[in-house]
Amino acid sequence: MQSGQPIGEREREILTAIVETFITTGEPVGSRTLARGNREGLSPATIRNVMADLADAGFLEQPHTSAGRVPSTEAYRYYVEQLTGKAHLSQEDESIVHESLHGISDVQEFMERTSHVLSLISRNVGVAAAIRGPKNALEHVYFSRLGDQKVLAVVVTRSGLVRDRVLRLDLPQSDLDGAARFINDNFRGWTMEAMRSELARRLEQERSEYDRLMTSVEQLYRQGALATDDSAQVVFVEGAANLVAGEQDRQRLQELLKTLEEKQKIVDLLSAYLDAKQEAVRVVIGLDEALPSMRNFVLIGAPARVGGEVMGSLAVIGPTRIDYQHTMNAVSYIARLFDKILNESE
Amino acid sequence: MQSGQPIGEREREILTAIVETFITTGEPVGSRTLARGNREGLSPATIRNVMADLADAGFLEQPHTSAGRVPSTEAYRYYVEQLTGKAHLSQEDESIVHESLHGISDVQEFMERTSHVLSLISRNVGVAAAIRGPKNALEHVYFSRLGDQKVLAVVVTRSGLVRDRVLRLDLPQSDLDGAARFINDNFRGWTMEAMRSELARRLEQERSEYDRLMTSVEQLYRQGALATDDSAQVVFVEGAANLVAGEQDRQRLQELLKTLEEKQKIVDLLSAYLDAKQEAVRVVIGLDEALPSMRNFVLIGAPARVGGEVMGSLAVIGPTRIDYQHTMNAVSYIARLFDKILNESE
DNA sequence: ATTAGCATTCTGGTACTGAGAGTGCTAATG
DNA sequence: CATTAGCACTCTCAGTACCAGAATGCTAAT
Repeated sequence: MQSGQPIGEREREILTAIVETFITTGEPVGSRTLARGNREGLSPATIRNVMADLADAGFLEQPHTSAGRVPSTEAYRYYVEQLTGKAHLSQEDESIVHESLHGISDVQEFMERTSHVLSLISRNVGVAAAIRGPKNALEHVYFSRLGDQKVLAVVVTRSGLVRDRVLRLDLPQSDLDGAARFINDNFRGWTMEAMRSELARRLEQERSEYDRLMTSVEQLYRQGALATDDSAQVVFVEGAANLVAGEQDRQRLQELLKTLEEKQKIVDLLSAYLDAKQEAVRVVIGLDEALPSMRNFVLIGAPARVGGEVMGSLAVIGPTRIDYQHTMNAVSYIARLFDKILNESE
Repeated sequence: MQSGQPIGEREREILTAIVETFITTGEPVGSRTLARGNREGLSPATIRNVMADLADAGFLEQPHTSAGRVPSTEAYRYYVEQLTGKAHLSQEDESIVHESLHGISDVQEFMERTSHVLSLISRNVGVAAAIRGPKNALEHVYFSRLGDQKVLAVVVTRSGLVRDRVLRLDLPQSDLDGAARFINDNFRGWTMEAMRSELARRLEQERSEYDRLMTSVEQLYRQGALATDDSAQVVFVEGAANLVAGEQDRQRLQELLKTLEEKQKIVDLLSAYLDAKQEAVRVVIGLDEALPSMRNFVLIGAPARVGGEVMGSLAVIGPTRIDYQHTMNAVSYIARLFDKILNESE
């Protein structure tokens, strides 16, 4: 067999067994060990043959000549694909989740707790991000003069996300109030994106007939009061400490932790792999394409929705040797819970 | 000499030399190495005698019989105490700091960047926290109806810190506006603490003559719209990855990282050791009294002031084997900068 | 008060060994 | 013809022994 369809029934079963035992033991798995836990009672020799085939097809790798086999990236992909996986979360995990998340009403807090819960029950890195992008719907804005030349700008989106900025700007409170009223009256419910471009258009068009109001609005606009820089995404990453046990190479461990501290990279990762269209949990194997330091790491994530609208993403990041089924269950469970909790009171 | 005053001039010099070479090399330092870099040309034997004395006095420890000596906690304390230390930050470091912090106008952003900068130039863990406690002066509050039963409450303090909460509450916007106006008119400039107790008093007293206004105020109050739970302190911790290189024991490394993720503990640490009264940089050696996982770690921190008022704390957390002078310079430099930057535009 | 000298102690790296696990191949088997 | 037993071979890993190197503490000399 030469890297074509490898999928005989027997091959499938053996590959699955290899992946699973490797996940639990962490050691290269040999034909012997495999033969023991095999219900059809195949001999090690037979298994060796199959393993040789699987290796040819690119599913297995050998650390060195006389060691057992280790699943390749492809093997994990295949394994995850054929995971039927309607299993439920354990009673214990469920209660952990509920304990941590009960009584939460806003997105930000949910995300914060969720990253923690995910890291707890997956024993890996939990990630939760709230989108604060141009697609969010504006609920309202609010400006307040702070000190001599400073203005506080608060933008609230329909989803309950709050973004506040301090701008250097010298306008009296009355002008600020006027500007806020203008924006709220005209643009409540618009997406940030649409609001910005329409505002820009009007400012351009009505330039000739500028009045005091429009001048304040323009100043606020120029100072970025309404910007939607998603560099300021709200993202929580927790459980980095869990990686210490799993990664032997200190050099790599350090790079890994450093990467996890760079929130922007994590946001990019999420937005690269979790798109709005996907329905359920997605497993991305081989993160090194995006982040070199993440070789041998996977992302198990799902979009966080309320109603149909995507409000953010939940994910677990861990080594390829992760408990896929369990983690997928956890992520999907919390994603559903997100919808439920934030829906019930809207 | 038996653990009394150890401070002969020679002892002092040798102890300092030991601490310094241990800090740079990380290895137990022996009499020979010390004799080499010694300007008075003392012989190893002499030094050995002195070292024996210092060991008796509790300043040095011996990993095992025939190894060099390692400074004890006491030794570090002594070393730091006699650090004259008016040295300046290197040109390079200064420019890193300015590049990262220029153009910042609010406390929160300053803290966020500062923790990063501190971790960069100290190559350890940078910590920055903004106090959001009962002593903060209220600038104003602001309530806004969100969804069906939800209210967004925004509290802005004079220092520009913003705290937003989503409450479950069903009041029309007009009532919310009334309540906000009432609070702003009556309590602007009060400390949160004073405001809360006065408000509680009035609510109690005027219970009989409750009107619509006071009812809304009371509801908001009860729902915690004005709470000052400092559990919600703003604290940024960065550079945990830097610890990987320094800590050999994986078990300990993991505990360490876990501790750093528990923001509450970090806040406690800061508030336990950095008090408002202190003027300059403080070095705390022996964090294990507060946090067992922090054995052999030190805190080098300073309060962050604007004018006279304390707005938060800056600190570096690192192993006892840290470059004290350099780190102290960095912390103190940034603390002064904090005052300067946030003062200039108020 | 210092220092030279010396026996002694302990660590850390290198080299070697044997046990154990696994492989691939060939030949036997049902 | 698919499966398996047998076997020679390979590679790792843990244990042991060993030696060089670095420090020490003490005694005696300066």
